[in-house]
Amino acid sequence: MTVTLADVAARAQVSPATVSRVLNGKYPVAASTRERVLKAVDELDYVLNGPASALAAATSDLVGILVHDIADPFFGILASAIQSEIGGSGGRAGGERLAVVCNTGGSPERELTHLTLLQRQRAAAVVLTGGAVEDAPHAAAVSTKLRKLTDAGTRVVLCGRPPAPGTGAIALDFDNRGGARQLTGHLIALGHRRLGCIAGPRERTTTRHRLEGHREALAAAGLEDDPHLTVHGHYDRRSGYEATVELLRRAPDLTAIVAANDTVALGACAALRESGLRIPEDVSVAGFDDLPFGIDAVPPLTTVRLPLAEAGARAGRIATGREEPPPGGITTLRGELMVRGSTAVPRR
Amino acid sequence: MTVTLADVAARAQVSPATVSRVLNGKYPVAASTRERVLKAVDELDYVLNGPASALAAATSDLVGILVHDIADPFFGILASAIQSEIGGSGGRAGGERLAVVCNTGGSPERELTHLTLLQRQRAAAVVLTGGAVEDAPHAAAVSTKLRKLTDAGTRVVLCGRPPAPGTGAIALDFDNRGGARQLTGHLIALGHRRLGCIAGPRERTTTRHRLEGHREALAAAGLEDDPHLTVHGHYDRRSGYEATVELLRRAPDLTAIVAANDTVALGACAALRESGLRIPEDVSVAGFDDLPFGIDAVPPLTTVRLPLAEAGARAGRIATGREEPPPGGITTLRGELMVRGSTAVPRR
DNA sequence: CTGTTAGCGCCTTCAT
DNA sequence: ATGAAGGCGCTAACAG
Repeated sequence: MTVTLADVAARAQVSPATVSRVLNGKYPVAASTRERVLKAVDELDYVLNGPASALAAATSDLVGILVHDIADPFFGILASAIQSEIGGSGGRAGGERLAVVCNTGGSPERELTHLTLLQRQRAAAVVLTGGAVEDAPHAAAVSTKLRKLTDAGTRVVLCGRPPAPGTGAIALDFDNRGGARQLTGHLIALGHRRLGCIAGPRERTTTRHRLEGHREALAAAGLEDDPHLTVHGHYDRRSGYEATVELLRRAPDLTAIVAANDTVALGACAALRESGLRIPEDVSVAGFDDLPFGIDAVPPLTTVRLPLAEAGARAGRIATGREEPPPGGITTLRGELMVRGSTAVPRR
Repeated sequence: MTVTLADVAARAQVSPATVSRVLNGKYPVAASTRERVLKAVDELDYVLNGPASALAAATSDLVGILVHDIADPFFGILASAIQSEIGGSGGRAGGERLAVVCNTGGSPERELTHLTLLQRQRAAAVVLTGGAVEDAPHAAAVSTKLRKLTDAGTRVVLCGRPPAPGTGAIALDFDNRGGARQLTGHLIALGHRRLGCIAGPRERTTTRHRLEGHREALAAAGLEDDPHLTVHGHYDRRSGYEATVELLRRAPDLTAIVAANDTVALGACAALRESGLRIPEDVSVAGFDDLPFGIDAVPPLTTVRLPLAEAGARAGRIATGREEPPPGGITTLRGELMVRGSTAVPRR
């Protein structure tokens, strides 16, 4: 009942192999034959059987994208950019590749599970986004899995995540440390001396790097790094709100807050406003990432712009073999300080 | 070199069939045998070949999700919710299903292309999100394709999109008309008489329904529907900005603006602010959807909350056969008016 | 440029 | 509860 390649071949009066060749391009076929085949395909309303091709060719047109949560614009923008570059020509069967998006919630277990699932699908490539967990056993497990994937011919790209040495994975990392240093440096230059810091979850690379940058800037200015001024939380609005309440309790004299990211910064703004504090007159606030909504905050959010779309696009191209990996398989993308209305000279 | 089912079978001293049965659950296998097989799987580090299973079983573990753009939180939230419900048990091989997210940009051509690609993958289900285009030929083409998919056993769910009669697709639609009516009604109740309306792209169902609701509210209040007060645009911030500039030019006396969605509303707010107008004192602004950032606008955005997460979760469950479709295969999810600071009584 | 021939790795009746 | 055997639909050498 279901139309197969053989049916098309019969109707076009050619061999199945020829039909296959026509459908997959990439092979010399006489124009007249091709037309006949295409006509038969059309008339029969034939649709190639993906699993069968994948089995025979030992590779699929699937590209896995691991994200913490696709509902988060940070990952949405990355995923969108990756996708925009994996379609089009270059592969088999019209070269259309499909993106398999996996929400991992940042959990290494789920990351591993999804990598296995993608391995099972014989994915052509896998892009891992977002910071990694800094737990040795987990990191090792992920590395082992990545190694297996690359060994099996799957291209693995780390996008916005530190390199995984020995895995054969290409890494496009963000310069979180440098960005954070610039940002805190900016606040210090404005005259701030008591800076609250809302950091992300402890065990993540992103958190550590941003925190290190922050501390480097403090150190460079000869400022003490008061541990009471740093609070850890998640990368969400609520964390920003709660951490700010806590920071204000601990240090009512702070004049600025650097948040783990833009979302957290919005939560911080909300808490400040509720405490009757004005932004930036009483307290300056800065975010990180430069997500689209930051510009519509009032005042607009000072932040560090990460080249998300660029990174995603590049990851997509590398994953599909349309762009050469960077030399050494590792490259770092810088952020750009975006000074806007939410930061200003401190009060008094 | 690559380990296969047969290798596992040999090592566990059972037949390939038994290994298959163990791996796919859903079949009586002696506990001792199962354990032996699982042990062999582990020792051999065996990973099932997805394409091969899919070919043999004539169905895959892939679920397609069509979105306009995954970078848009509206779709990100839907996709995230869908995904959260398609994993877990219920299917073959651990029941893990993977989400294939396709950006269509709302273009019917790309929608069709991606549906074909998913058909090629023998996707277990497809969820289409976002409003549909109201172009007869395109609508017919999409319907035909959906029919083919359902005929082939693929579950098709429309999420936030009107029913497609005769296709066998389940529809979970949002009550855009009712939501818009409430929203405009709210503004009229506040005393507004000159309401600007920034509508979405002309040829979309979502746009039409929201516009109809708006007009119904106007009519119910005996207000004239001045065509100059409606401007069409896209569902993005820039459209909101530009449309507002245009509306202010056409009708400097307007006291309220209802936007196509929250993103558009933010663009409108920006334009108003740049024109020196205060929100809501001079002009009230309302959005639609209730995306997370709306609450952080200053003042927070009055809007209509759509049950995105609920709709997505339900779509995911229906797509994976874990929930019964609604009677008649069609249901409408209501929105809820969220009155916040961006709307107030008109000036004077 | 096109046809022929073997599988790719698994599932699934049908027996036992 | 388990084994045996055939085939799912396509691609990839080889020939020619």
